[in-house]
Amino acid sequence: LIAHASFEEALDADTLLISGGIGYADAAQDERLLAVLRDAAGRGIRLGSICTGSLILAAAGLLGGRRATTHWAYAEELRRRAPGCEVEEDAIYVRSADIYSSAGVSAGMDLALALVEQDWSRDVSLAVAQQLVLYLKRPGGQSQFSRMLEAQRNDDSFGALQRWIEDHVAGDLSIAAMADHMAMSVRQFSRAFRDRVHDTPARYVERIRVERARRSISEGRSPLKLVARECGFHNEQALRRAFHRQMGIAPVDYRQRFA
DNA sequence: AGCGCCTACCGCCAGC
DNA sequence: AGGCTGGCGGTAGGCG
Repeated sequence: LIAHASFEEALDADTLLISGGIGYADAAQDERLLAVLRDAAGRGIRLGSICTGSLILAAAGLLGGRRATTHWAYAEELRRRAPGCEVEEDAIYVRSADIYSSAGVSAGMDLALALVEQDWSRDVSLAVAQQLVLYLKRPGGQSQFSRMLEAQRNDDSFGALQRWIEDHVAGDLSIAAMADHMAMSVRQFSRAFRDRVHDTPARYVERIRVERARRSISEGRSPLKLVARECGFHNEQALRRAFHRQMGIAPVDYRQRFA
């Protein structure tokens, strides 16, 4: 909105997503913008915020009496600036009537996909997520978001296994354990897994675990040792090595960028 | 940084 | 014959 300054056009939209990030504080003082947001809300336009975008909605006085979330590091600030707003800092995204808000940056993608699912269908949402996976995989092959991993799940018995893996990240996910769970021989399991999931069992499990850790690291403040345990790494060192292998950056540095 | 150990992966092959 | 299955063992690479 600020970049294009075509506020009138914005009022024709069905949905307005308010991004946060650098400059959010200035935006929160832009009376013209805030007036547009109030106008939009009055017209029943669906509003959503990403990260610190919630503070802009708060400045427009739209969060009173509602539930909302934001990046965890700004939860306190949101509480101060949005009296009467119930801030749910652990949520990925929150819907309160026609106003949505989401946590840190990647949570915005979850919110967007949820809106697509609501407007269209789960199938369309998953198809979009699948496209994003293909797109985001290319530059460095690093970006992985949980909703997108979900989109990669199969619809056969291996889809159920993938779900099981996600529900048991902290448990024993050795090849032997997974083969056993699928009632298959180790050899046959490895072969079938590769064919259906297009990845080797161990590499896939590590991807899931690192993704879980990534989310926890960027949107929470648990010590790494705890994150490691919750995500199925034997110790902090194992988490660090796997994380660096996949993300090309150390967990602490990653957290720093989001702090 | 390095080293021995262990797991995962996969080609190979025999059996069904 | 040809496909599926599963055990074996060499190799690579991660882990402690």
